[in-house]
This record gives sequence, C-alpha cells and structure tokens, in this order.
Amino acid sequence: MSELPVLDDARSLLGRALVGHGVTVLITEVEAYAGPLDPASHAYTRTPRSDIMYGPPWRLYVYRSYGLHHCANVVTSPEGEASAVLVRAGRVVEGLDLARERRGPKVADVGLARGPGNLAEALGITLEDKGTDLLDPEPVHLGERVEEPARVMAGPRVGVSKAADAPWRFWVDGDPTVSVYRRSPRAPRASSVSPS
DNA sequence: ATTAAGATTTACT
DNA sequence: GTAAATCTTAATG
Repeated sequence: MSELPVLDDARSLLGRALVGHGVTVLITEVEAYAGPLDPASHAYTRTPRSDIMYGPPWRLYVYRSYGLHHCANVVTSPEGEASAVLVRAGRVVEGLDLARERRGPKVADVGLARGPGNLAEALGITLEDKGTDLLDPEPVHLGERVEEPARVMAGPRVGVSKAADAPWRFWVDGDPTVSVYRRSPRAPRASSVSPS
C-alpha cells in the first residue's frame, strides 16, 4: 500500500523503447531512485547537478560516473519530488551498426548496452543531452512499451554505498543483456548476515 | 582554492 | 579476487 510510485514507474519502463542519436534499445534493466527520501539518490540533497530531477517529469538526467562514463536517467515524478529511474541495460533493436561502431569491435551484440555506462555510450548520450525532454523525438526519445516482460525480477541496486539493501533494481528475468550484480565495496555488510 | 568521493568498467594477479 | 583509470560535482578551508 505504501509502495513508492517510482518503483512502479521503474517497472513500467521495462520493455519500453529508448532512442538515442540513431540507436534504439528496449529497456531490460532499471533502478529506482526516490529523491530526497533516498540516501543513495543524487537528489537526496538538492544541488545544481540534481536540480533537473526536481523539475517536471520525462526529462533526461545525465551524470558522469568516475570521470569515464555517462549514465542516463528518466525523471518520473511531478515537480518537487525528484524521483528518477536509472536505465541500466537494454537490447539494441535498431541502429546496430552505429552501436557497434560506438562500442568497439570486441563487444558482443548482447553486451552493447549492458551496464549504464555502456548503454549511454551505445546511445551516444553525453552531458549535452542532460535536461532534454524525452517526449520530444530529438535528441533522446522515450518510446512506447514494445514488449511486455514475461517476468520481472527485483533486487538490491548495483554499486550504491547507501541504502544498499533496498530491492529497487528491476530487470527482465533471463534476459542476457542484463548486467551482473555487484555490491559497493563501501557499503556495510548485507543485513541478511547478522553482524557479530 | 583545494580536496575527496563516486548510481562504473576493464584489465590483471 | 583486486586495482587502476579519470573528471565532475560537492563539500571544506
């Protein structure tokens, strides 16, 4: 009953199309971030960087990760709530050649958009796309649900050092494009094991 | 002005 | 399994 709307929003994104700079993926893995309620969210504190998430929904939030990668998020909440969904993986269904070109020759097709940094690279998403309206066709567009996932799995989010046990990551069960789970080395030990 | 940390990925022991 | 690469943002002096 008291489930956060962003969790439903995240699940609803699975199977939807995301089009970036000539490449289309069907989203297979996402993570929900619950704004000021969520210590793991960049919007936990409002800063110039996270300001876009406090604005209207269906805008693109992009951040640079470890100086090397870009990560793409969909703002899902009304103004002021700052909920967003990180798009972590997808299956390339259009613009395969372009995606292969961007990701390099050694990457298998199934891995072209596996992991948030890799997905952003395949779609050509950079900081320049931050704040764009995803309902517009250019430069990045969020399309309809193309495939209804047969089964959706849930688990803890990858790499977060805070709220590391909240099962707010969702993925299409059995899909080979989904990235592997890795717990943050900075996160406290899992709560399932009793500390001694 | 300076510094520390990070929603990652890849390579290597 | 661990470590390194790399730079933007935010926190601190």
